[in-house]
Amino acid sequence: MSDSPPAPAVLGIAVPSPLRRLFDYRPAGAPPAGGWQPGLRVRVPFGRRRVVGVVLECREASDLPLSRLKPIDERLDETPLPPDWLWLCRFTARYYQHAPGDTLHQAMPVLLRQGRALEPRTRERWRITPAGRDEAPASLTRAPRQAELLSMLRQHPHGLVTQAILAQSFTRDQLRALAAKGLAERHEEPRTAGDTTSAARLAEPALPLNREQAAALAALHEGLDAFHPCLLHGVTGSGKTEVYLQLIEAVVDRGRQALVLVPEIGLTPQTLARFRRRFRVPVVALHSGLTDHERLDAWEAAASGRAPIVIGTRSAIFTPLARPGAIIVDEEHDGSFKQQEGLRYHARDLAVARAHHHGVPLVLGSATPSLESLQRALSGDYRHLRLTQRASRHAPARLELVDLRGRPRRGGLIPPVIEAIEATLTAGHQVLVFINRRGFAPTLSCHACGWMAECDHCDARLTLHRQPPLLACHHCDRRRGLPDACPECGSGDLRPLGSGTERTEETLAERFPETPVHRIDRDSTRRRDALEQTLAEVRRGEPCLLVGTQMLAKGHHLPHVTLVVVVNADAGLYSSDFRALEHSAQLLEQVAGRAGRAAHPGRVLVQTLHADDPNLRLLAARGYDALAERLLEERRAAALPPFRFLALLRLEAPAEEAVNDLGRRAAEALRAHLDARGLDVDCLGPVPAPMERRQNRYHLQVMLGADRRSRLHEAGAWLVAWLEADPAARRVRWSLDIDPQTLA
DNA sequence: AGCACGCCGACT
DNA sequence: GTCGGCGTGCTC
Repeated sequence: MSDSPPAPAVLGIAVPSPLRRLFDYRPAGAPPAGGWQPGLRVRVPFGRRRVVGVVLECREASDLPLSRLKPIDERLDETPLPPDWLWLCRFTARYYQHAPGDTLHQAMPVLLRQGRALEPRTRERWRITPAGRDEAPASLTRAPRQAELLSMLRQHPHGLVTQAILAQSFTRDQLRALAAKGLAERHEEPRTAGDTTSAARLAEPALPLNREQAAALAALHEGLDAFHPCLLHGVTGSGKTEVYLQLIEAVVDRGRQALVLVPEIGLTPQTLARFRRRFRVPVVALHSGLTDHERLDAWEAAASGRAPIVIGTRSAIFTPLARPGAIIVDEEHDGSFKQQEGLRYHARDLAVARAHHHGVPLVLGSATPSLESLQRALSGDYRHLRLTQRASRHAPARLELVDLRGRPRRGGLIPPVIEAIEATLTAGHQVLVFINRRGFAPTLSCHACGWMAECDHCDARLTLHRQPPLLACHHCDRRRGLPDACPECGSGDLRPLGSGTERTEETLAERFPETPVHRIDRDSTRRRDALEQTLAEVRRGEPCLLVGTQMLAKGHHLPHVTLVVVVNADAGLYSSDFRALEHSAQLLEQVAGRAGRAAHPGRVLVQTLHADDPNLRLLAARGYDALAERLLEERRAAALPPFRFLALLRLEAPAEEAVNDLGRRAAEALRAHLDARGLDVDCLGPVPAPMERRQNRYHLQVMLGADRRSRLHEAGAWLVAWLEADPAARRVRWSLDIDPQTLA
């Protein structure tokens, strides 16, 4: 027994609370063998309740007199939570100016938050003992079930998992009885046995690489032992995934772990199946369907190093790794990597920080990289690895702009487009119609007086739905029945205005009665596997029409689609959000990537009211990369990201005056502080948020901008401290969004 | 955020 | 007479 180090006088503990500080406690009870250290969980009294906190500091003194400190109730861990995880949480809390306790809490599996022990999870098995094997004891004549259980165990000399035994309607009591008689025994085996030493790790051979893929892989191999950020910039169908798979193979071969982040809708059964087919080692997938126990298992397997490959969505960035070897972010431009409430972190940016901290390669993959990542690749901060060849050898489909002006529309489509659809169906192919609005029509309008259906709780139009018939607000959960007459003028002449997925579906079904029409949007795919079922049907290849929203734009392979129609490309063209055009262009390029993946080249018809728009024309003529370079020049000229750093203070409350007053005072106070300190930070606002009233709450924002991240950080920290100290701020919900992705 | 305390209205 | 509305104050 070695002496443990003397206990510190004070433990600085992060407790689950939005308060941006630690709370000091006195250690109590036996210290762990390794002494008190950051990362140990404790149960502490906090206010009138008991919470699970994490030790972050071990000190000899506190700002409070020691007599005022409460002792901890209980120490929950013998060894600290993983150091890499702790580092990431502390980095995240600092970078996003978020409360440390809340950050740690969110980054932990639910069971750990509740105080559950973190131990290697095992699987309980029962097997027969030599005594049980040799004789059929007379003592069991009065216990027929035990005798049956014994004979079952006899047939399985290596033992059976408890679950399997219980499934045969035996009970734990019967097992315990056999054990007490020395006829059976219990043993444990690890649940996920990752064999990371075997050389034969591939279950399926790697695919041959083309020259570009091989060059990209070679470049990645050069930097396996250092932080080595790369943008894998490859057109749809150029085989990025194969490059990931072969990089992972190299990482696993070296006994290290790979962490793969994918967008929310990217973790499909097919993607997962592809990873699992390729490798013989376990692939741990973190998806929304896991139980709390499974999540803890996965966490433990990753933290212990037994899981060589971990794949998951945004929150998977917080998975601890014992032997990190590489981090991969697929579709790095995807918006779902940014959490849009509470702790507003960006998993891609945390992936960069984490890879840097570990000194491991980082791969950001995309056909349409974010301007942030593209700029870093162009400037040489990231290695720019390009894949330009499609496996199908077809040139990617070109966008053809279709001028909507002065043309009659049916279900949002003009006659020449409908003719193109007809021709494609006649040729035996499939058509995808992409429309960014759910419902039947964006609103209901009175033809007599011009009234439009609006939400009582938001500054938004109500969307007209047909199945079931109602008016719904897409910003809150409000629904209303259809009015018989105009509430303003009493006219009965109410008409749908514009088209959504339902109306386009209806129009196409009328026009092409022989052809199946599948609608794919949030309403039609509410049932769990409805999307997969429809897509399986579509993949059979019979001519059909697909009408859908964004859901259809990403990831799914639709090899028989040779015509893609974009009903309206104008949403992002003249938006107040400076990123809207970038996101629109990414979406259009992704949609275009759906066309002509099989034997036939594809067409993409893009309907627009702004066929002369220079940005749209550039995208159509020369593709995303060309437009992205122009947008980067515009961003540079306008001093916007990635050439400037932004933070957005969002304020929101039911009382308009409270929001306005706090916003004004906060901005004034900040400006005074910036002036006094001579800080080179801009403060704009307060201005109403794009949709001022949402769910009957008023939204206001103040924008901070700086050329240097450290300055922005300093200003943000000061502002947060000011708000925390202001009594009126408690009646307003506020948050500071560092690197906001959208200004809405 | 929780969770208490505290002081004013319509109900068993 | 009490249940309960949410203002305000605190959490080592």
